[in-house]
Amino acid sequence: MLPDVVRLDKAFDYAVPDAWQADGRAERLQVGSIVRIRLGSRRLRGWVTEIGVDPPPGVALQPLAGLSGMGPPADVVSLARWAAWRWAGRTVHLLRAASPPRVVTRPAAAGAQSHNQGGEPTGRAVRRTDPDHSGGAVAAGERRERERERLHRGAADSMPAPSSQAAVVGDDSPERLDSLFERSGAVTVLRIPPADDGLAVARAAARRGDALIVVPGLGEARRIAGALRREGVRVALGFDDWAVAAAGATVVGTRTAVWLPMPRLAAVVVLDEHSESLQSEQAPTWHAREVALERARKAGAPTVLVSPVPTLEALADGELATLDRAAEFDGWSAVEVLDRRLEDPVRGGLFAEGLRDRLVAAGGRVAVVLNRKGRGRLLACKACGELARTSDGRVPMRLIDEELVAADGSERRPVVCAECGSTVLRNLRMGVTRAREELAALAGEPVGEITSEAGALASERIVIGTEAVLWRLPSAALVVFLDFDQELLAPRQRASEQALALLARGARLTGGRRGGGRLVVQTRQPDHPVVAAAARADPSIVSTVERDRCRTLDLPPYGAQARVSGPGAEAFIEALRDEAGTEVSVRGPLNGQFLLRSGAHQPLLDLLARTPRPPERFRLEVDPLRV
DNA sequence: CGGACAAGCTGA
DNA sequence: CAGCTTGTCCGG
Repeated sequence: MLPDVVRLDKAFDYAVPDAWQADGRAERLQVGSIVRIRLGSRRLRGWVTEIGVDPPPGVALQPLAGLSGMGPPADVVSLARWAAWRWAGRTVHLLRAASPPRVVTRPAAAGAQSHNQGGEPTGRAVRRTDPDHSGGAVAAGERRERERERLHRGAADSMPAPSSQAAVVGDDSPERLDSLFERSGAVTVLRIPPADDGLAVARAAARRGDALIVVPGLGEARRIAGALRREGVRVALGFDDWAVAAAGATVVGTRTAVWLPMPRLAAVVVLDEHSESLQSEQAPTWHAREVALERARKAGAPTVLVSPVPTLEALADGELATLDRAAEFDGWSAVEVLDRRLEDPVRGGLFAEGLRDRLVAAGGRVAVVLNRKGRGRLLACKACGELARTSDGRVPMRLIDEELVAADGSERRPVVCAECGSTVLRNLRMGVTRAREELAALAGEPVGEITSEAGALASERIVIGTEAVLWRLPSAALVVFLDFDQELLAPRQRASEQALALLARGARLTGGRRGGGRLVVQTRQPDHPVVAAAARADPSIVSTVERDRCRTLDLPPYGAQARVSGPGAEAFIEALRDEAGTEVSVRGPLNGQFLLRSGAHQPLLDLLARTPRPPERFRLEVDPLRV
């Protein structure tokens, strides 16, 4: 058995007391069971990892001190072991993640579901603060219809041909979706438009049998669980229903749901597989998509990874399938690009020419996004408006000691605009609060503010905030990205992918073209692939570019990387260096952090596993999302 | 990890 | 040499 002590990380053998045979406890004792033991002078809990082992010679076995209850079943214990290797963490962390929050002595009998049954009926899920839904639904519908007609007449809004081929599923009719789950062990990446909530895919999975349905947020989990339950599906919703899952059910939940017991796993679905909330932010930084895939692989269950903007990881794992072109196009929003280079560069503030008209014409709620938190400041030429960035255009440059220096240190040059040669640059940064005042003046009406901190939902028609507005508002007719260059030039390996995900989120908020939804993107890079991909409703434009880049540079998912930080980082790297060989490269320290890179996961992970850990604490993140 | 125990240092 | 710190080892 493995004691629940992280730093111990060692298994011990115990004897099953004779009395347990008589009272039935021996029968309930299984791999994964949670037991109590004495270790030295301590009383600890732990998990059974093996039964029927030969004790090492010369060791007098202690008896188990107690049986606490059910724990993760054997297949999940082995999954936890795999994940400990895959993310270079301790098995204990993952077994904790897989254990019931309260003692469970037996699986829940059929029908005996816990408190949170039913979920939220869709009718009640609509927030009353949304003016579009607080009554006048007919008027809103008409407004949208008019808007839609206007958009369809617009020449810029005709449907372009797709940029690459994928298997086309066609519509999301039950028959078509069922076909995705027919081959055991098959992995499909299903690209659906942002406005599609994926419920139809979840249904198809549940028709197959007990399905594991992973979603990014609790809200989505409740909604999908509620919908399935109303259709008569036996559903376990998250860890509160651990005992229900153990008896056999379709499991719906956030990332932790991948650790629930599923005795008859028949299908796996990950909705919004691009979402960053599917990865644990604490080490071990396990990713629910990858854990779900491994679990499905071991169980031979078909898997469908669903997203409007599939990640390179997903595309490397499975076959891409799309809905037909019209359906996908319809589920994205109309995108309007306001090119900030065209403005009077001397006067130019936060708002492009013409934004005011869009705000007034929106005919419903407007969400204005201004991402500012923890971002480096961008500089633009005062004369021509060109951004200060490296010669390849990827990395923004900042002013350090009278010199332009790339954010990643890769390039430096004198303070001269690359476009027009001017030597006068302007700072583009402005905070949300001031932006709100200026926006209110521009629009001629009050503007609300939403931040990630809890607070009342703004009641104003126009609302501004960080990207939190995209998560807090229930819907919007128009979403404006005031400073999309902050996203496009973010100093991260996967900035493009994440920027497109943000546009997809905005499109979802508007309900897509078919609901008259619109996005306005203010940028100095109107031809950027991310902008083109959203405008043409064709995410392949970005994934093709990004795939080639990551392949060339050996970045995930085509290579592996790990970040080591904290007080013990140096000692750990020291211990690792001798064995690193040629397959794993070590970079750093940079700001106290080291970056380990390898062309594949195996050499890096095996190296991490066999390197002894120093006593000082350090943080080890395998495949961190933001590098 | 945390306890046990040994070895090393200090002060009277 | 008691009293305390520091290091190493071990648990089943």
